[in-house]
Amino acid sequence: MTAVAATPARIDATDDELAAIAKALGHPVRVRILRLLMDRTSCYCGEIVEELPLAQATVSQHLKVLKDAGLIVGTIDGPRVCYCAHRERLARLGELVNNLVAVAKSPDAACCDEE
Amino acid sequence: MTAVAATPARIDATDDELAAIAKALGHPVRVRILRLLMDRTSCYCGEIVEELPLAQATVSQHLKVLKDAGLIVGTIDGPRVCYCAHRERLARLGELVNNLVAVAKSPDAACCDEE
DNA sequence: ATCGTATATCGTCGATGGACGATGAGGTCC
DNA sequence: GGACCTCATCGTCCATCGACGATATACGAT
Repeated sequence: MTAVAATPARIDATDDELAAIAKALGHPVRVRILRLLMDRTSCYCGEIVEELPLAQATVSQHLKVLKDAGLIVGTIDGPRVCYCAHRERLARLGELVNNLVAVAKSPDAACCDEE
Repeated sequence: MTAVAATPARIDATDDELAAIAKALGHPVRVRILRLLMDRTSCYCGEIVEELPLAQATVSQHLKVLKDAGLIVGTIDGPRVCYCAHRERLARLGELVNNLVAVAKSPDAACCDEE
């Protein structure tokens, strides 16, 4: 019943940021799309649709998720839309992960050891 | 370090692996839990529950997701269970992300430029 | 203006996720 | 044997996701 009284439990904004980016990456199709954009084999939405066994509406939805997470950028190019991976944003994810891995262990709290 | 050379739209197993780990990290509470375990401020399930404004069942569920993704390991210690972060597994995520960022651009497919 | 193309959005549906209380499966102690 | 304590699991509820077809929007071409 005791609420989170004592420590503020470190409401770290980076936790939410990391979770948000990770959530956007948490679907195989979106990883595939991102890799396609990284390879620069495809840019336009229609090209991406052709690469995937999914309907156009579904692909567009995944693109929206990636765009909302800042992982890709869409540029209107005449009748089509060209998508580009936002490499800095993706590198930011690696940065956040590495930061998390690099957390120092408290020497006194070793209640169990990793293998 | 050119990873991929003229391989279009490959069904990469690492895509699924990356997506699976990212999905497990795709919730703020789970990132928080992971950070707690990294800091070694808490190890036992009960301690983690006290740090979070969530019911014990909910925390246990999040722990299961992290465990299924291989990000943490649970060890039975008498009546309690001690959880530890699996640093190698988390580092694997950073590795997969860095690998994704490092994909070389195809010089002929520049349909739009990033800033 | 009309047509065709390219993309986004809407509405719907089934599946999954996240929260909880209640219960169950173990362990420790007397 | 009890009476605890710790944690996992079950069942339920509501919200969100992921997929789709249908439709709307925007644009270039005729």
